[in-house]
Amino acid sequence: MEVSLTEENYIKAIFSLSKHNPAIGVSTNDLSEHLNNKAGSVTDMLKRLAEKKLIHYEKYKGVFLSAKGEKMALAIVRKHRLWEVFLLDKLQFTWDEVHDIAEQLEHIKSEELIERLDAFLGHPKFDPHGDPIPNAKGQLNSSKAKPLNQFKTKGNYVFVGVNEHSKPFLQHLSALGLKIGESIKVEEINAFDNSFRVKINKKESAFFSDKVSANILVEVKK
Amino acid sequence: MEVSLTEENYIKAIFSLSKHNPAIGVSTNDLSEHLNNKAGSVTDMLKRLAEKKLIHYEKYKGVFLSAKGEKMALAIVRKHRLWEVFLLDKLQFTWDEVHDIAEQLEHIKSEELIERLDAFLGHPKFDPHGDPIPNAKGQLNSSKAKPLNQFKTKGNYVFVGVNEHSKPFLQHLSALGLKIGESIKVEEINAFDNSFRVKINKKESAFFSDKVSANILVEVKK
DNA sequence: TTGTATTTTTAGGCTAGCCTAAACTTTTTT
DNA sequence: AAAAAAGTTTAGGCTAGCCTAAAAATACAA
Repeated sequence: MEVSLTEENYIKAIFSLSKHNPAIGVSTNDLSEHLNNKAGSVTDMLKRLAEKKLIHYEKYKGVFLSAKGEKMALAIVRKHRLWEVFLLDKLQFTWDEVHDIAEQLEHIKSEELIERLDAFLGHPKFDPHGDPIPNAKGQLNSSKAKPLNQFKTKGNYVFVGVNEHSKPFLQHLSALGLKIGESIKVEEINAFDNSFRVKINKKESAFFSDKVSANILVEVKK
Repeated sequence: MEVSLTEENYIKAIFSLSKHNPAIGVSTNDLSEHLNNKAGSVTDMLKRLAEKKLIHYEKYKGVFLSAKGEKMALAIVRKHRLWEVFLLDKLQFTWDEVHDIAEQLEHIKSEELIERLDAFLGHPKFDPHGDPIPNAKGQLNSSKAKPLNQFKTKGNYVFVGVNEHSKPFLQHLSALGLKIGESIKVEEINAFDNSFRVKINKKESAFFSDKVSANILVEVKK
């Protein structure tokens, strides 16, 4: 089935708005505001998307993604986030410059491209915000692990994985003496630059910049 | 000025067709065939492009790119060829898989992106076909240098530069004892895999795979 | 040079995706 | 529960980019 760029943007908007409150459908007005066009235009499009079975739509009742629509949304999110990783990690863009470009790149159509890009980037599990990247089947990482920099409270964490596989980064970690399964105690979070002072395995004190903690996946230690 | 994806494709088509015979304008029929749509649709679009001053168009007389249109065409070609290099060098696509994807990527709008991509790829001067990549100002490499694999005849060449700057490649060259300015004598070209048997500086014999000769820029020795 | 074939343009129509304004539902207020 | 407000849909219109068919211009051949 051929889906236009515009349709993809609607699917993405419905996906992202439906997260605010998954119980109720996304309203026409919210979509109209989010997409910067008028409510009447939204209604037009919702009818077309419903015909394509991408959404469940009932007049005046708001709209939900169908299973098919959800799958499509996740594929778009996957592409968006992978391209973001590419732009930041490989092309040294800064966070604020990246969004508009990724919005364009996410619509490039090629399964093969995105799988190769994923491999090229080292199969990252989270984008540079710490948002999870859906896998090729559209599944979001279900573990409770998140990049360390997503946590805002001191306390004890367990190091369960990395989000970047480059040699320099892995070398940095081993220089710090950090191995999978070890515990990290966050002793201080610097609000200004989001850097972390930590104690690894109750021994050495170390210092993680935001860039480092963005790539260290941890779970809260129970 | 905002140019649509469709308009960009017309500009590109005019650019490429006008090379067959730069003296006469590109005909409506040729464009219609090249773009897979009908002659009447082409006429429509030519009027619009003429209004935007991207082409010189006179009824029944064929069409030429204006300076502005030419600049735009070269920018698109630059993007297309840089993305091709990316897909082949970084994502290990094979030649035949690349075209459709590059056709999409060439329309991504961001100056900054393309300059960073160029730097990331090591400022290649030729794409993997050996077609020259216009620089950021839209100028094509004017020297007579071309990648070695573009030459189909035995004889003497001078090594004037490289088309790829990765460490492994440069190390390979220095292992071969090849330095800028030295001469390369092609003794045999293997038609099957386009590999070259050469003599460097009249001394050692060496063997260049297509991938190596694609990245060695030479001029014919006079 | 005059008739025929080819090429190009014009005219009228269609769809996707947007708009405005009016009509209709639903929700909120009194 | 009726009136007012807010939200949504419908109806009619617009543009970009395509189509077909007919008309006009150009090129070719006798």
